[in-house]
Amino acid sequence: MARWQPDARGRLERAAFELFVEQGFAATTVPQIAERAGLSTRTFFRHFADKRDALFAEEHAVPEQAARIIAEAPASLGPLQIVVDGFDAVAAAQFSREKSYYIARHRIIESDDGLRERQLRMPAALVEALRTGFEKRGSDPIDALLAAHLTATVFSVSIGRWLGSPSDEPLAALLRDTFDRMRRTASS
Amino acid sequence: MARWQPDARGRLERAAFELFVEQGFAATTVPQIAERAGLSTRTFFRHFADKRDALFAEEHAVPEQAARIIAEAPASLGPLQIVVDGFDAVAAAQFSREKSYYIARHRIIESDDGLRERQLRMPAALVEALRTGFEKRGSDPIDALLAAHLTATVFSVSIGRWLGSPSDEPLAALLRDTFDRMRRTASS
DNA sequence: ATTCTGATGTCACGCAATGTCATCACTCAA
DNA sequence: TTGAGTGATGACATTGCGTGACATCAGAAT
Repeated sequence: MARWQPDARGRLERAAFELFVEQGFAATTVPQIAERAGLSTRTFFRHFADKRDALFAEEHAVPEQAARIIAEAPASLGPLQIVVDGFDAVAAAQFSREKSYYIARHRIIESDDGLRERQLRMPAALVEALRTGFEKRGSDPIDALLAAHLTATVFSVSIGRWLGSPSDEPLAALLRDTFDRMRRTASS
Repeated sequence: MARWQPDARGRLERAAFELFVEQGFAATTVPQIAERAGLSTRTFFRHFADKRDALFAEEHAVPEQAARIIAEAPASLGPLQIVVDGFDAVAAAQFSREKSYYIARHRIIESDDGLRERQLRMPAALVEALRTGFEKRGSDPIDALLAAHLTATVFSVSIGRWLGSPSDEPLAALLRDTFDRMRRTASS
C-alpha cells in the first residue's frame, strides 16, 4: 500500500476549485485548500507557485501544443495558414471538459484582480511559443512576432465569444469565423 | 509651511525606482522604499496597491489618451484609420523621458516574473479602452474588439522594437512601420 | 472659533511564501 | 537480506506583504 494517497497535485487542484466556488477566491486560504486535500500547506507550495496557480494548472498545454503543431506543419505553409489548420486540434484537446466547468472557472477569474492578471500569462506564453515556432521556420523576426500576436488574438477573442455565447456553437467554428473577421478588420 | 513634504507619491515612485536599480526588485522591501521617501510603510500602500505598482504609476495614461483620441476623431474614420493618425500623439506624450529611463525600467521588469506579469495589464487595459471607444462609435462589438487587439499589438510590438533597437529610430516611425507590416502579415 | 476634511502615522494582525531539516516508503544493488 | 539512495511529504520557523482600525494634525470652510 502506498504511503501517500495518489495524485496529490490533482487533489489540491480540485480542493482549490471547490473552495473558490464555495467561498470565493479571496476568502479561501492555502491552509484550507491543503486541509481539504489532506496535505500540508508546505506541500501546496511545492506543487504551485502561488494560490492562483491552482486554477491555471493546465494552461501550459496550449502553448506546448501550438509549438508542436507549428514544428510538424509542412514547410510550404505560411504562419497563418498553419494556425488556421491547427485550430480544430487545439479546440478539441484543450477544451475537452464540460463547458460548464470553463464557465464556472471563468466566473472565479473575473471575480478577482489578481486572477485576471494571472490569466494574461497564457496568451503571452502562446505568443512566445508561436513566435519561436515561426522564427524556426525562417520567418523574419518581426513578422513572426506579428503573426504570433494575430494568432493569439484570434484565440483569445474566440474563447471569449465561446464563453459568452448562450448557444453552444463549437469553439472550432468560432475560431474560423474570428480569424476571417480579424483579416477583414486588418485590411479595412 | 506645509505639514508634510509635497509629492509623497512621486517621492515613493523615485525611491522605489532607485532601490530597484541599486538592489534589484526582489531584494527591495516596502519599508526600505518608505524610509527613503521619508514616509511610513502604511502610506506606501495608500498610494500603491502593491510593491510592483510603484513601477507602473504612469501606465494609466496610455489607455486614457487612447480613449480621448478615439472620442475626438472625425466620425468618418474607421477604427484603424483613427489609431494610425493617433500614434504620433501617443508616442510623444507617453514616452517623453530620456530613452535610458525606459531601458532601465525595462531591465528591472524583465528581471522579475511578477513584474513581467504586471506589465501585461497595460496592453489589456489598452484593448479595453480601444474596444469601448470603437463600440461607442457604432462598430460591431466583435469588430471593435478585434480592431482594439490589432492596435494594441502594433503598440506593444513597436515599443519592443524601440527598446531593443540600438539606433534611435523615433517611436512614431516604428509604429507606422509595424502597422504596415501587421497589415501585410494579416493578409498573407 | 469651530467643524470638517484629507493625508499621514502607529499599531496589530492574518496570511503568503520560502528555507531548513526530519521522516518515511519505496527502489535497487551488493 | 540488508543497507544506501531517492523522492515526496511533514513540521517548524521566519520574513515580508497587505489591510483594518484608530489617532493625529494642518489647512480649508463656514
